[in-house]
Amino acid sequence: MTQRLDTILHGLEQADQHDALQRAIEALCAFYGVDHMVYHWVSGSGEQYGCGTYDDVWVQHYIDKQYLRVDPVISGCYQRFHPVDWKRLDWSSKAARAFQKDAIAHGVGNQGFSIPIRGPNGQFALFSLSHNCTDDEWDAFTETNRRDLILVAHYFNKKALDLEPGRSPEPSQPLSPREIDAMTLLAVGYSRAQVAETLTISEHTLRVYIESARFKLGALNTTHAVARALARGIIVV
Amino acid sequence: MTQRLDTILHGLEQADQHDALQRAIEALCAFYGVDHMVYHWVSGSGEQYGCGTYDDVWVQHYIDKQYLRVDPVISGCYQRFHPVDWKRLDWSSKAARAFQKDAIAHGVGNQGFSIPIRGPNGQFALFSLSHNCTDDEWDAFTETNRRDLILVAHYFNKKALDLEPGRSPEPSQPLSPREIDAMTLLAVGYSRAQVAETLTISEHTLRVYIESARFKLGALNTTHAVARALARGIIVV
DNA sequence: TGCCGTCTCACCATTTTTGGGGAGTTGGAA
DNA sequence: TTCCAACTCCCCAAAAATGGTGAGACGGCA
Repeated sequence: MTQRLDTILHGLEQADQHDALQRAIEALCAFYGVDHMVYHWVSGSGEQYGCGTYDDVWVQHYIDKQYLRVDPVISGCYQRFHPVDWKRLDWSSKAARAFQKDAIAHGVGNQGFSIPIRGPNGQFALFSLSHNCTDDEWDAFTETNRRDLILVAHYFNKKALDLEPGRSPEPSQPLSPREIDAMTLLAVGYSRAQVAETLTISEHTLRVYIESARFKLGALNTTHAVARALARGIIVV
Repeated sequence: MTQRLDTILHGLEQADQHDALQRAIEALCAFYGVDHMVYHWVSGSGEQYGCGTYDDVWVQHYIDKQYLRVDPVISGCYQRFHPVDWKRLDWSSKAARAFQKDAIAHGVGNQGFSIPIRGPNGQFALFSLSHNCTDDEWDAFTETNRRDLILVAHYFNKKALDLEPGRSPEPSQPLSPREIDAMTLLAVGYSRAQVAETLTISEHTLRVYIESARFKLGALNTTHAVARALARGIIVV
């Protein structure tokens, strides 16, 4: 079994096109005997890239309805490091339940398991499995295969990064220490006046930092700059 | 061999204290027969947390000298997703070579291998191995064990996050769809006027959304609200 | 030595955002 | 039915942010 996984991972490493990723995920799906498997890269400005076994209709529906904004799998994984069973996510909001119903109606299984993956420059992706079965069966399956799946997710993301270099945000010029200070304090809610006072510099000086940070980040305004700095992991709140 | 790894990972999952992590890393080091292994969490504000088999003198020296800013392993891994051999990093700067010399003088091996790890909220950590041997020996070793080591790194980081819950964001009231739209558009750089136009609502209405989102997120101003929404995964940019 | 990036400070006018009010509709939940 | 949350709209004045332009000092690097 582990031997087989090695073979699959090795094959994945050889993949040189999007098509190869798609074939690999279909092979994996069959190998593990689950209904669906999907790799979903959530990239900047709500653009998405991925491959998997979901019905095209569902994928398009997901995009059209902007379910990205509602999907508890996305927000739940975004806040987690370790893989998570969909049962353990927060489905309490009305929008989430409506989404869930819609998903099941489109062939997504009642069970699910997702692995968050993060790369440089704030890259974020998910590797998800979905299936129709009982809770006990699903728990047993995920317990057994979790480690292998983490590796699979890692290699899928590696390949996706290799094959789609344009999708990751251009690595921006690094910010200077003062610029990072400024961005960080703005991100925790300080006004410009407070930031200037905290850094014991004049507000005029502070403005220079903010502007230069904005320029380096290619941001249109302060809020945008802070959002980009956060998304790229340049600052941490 | 794989059986042994499972046992070690399982033991790691049971760890409930920093000490247990330290013992686990020592056991792993002995298991793989490498000179050093270290888990190193690099937090945003320059604080550091970790465990490993490096000499305490070297660790303190590293901190005192602020080698964090010079270390090519740090900057190299920060820009990569996949594990990397230290030989493949950029050691060309003068500071980097001085650092390397100092490191070897303090018992760090001539070979090294590091795995970048990223968690929520821009968390970043490294899992590194260091050894004294020839290039060929090291290449063979890393080739053989890379996948296992990725998993080990993952589980170390999971434990570190569990044991140091310093930055798990408190859950807040969910935002309404319109509030999410507003926050998202602000995060991608739109001005209030543009957001209002995009959502085809009056700017006054938009303000109500922003204010209520700010209230729900406990934010002091719009930038803060967007930063929190991003950090909590409520919006994705 | 000269260049470059960082850090520091200043003034102007304009645009944008914010904080304080109030008010009507809809659709789902109790 | 009643209530509440979400959605929509409006006014006014104060506070904050922005855009443009300019300049001196320091340290590292070639």
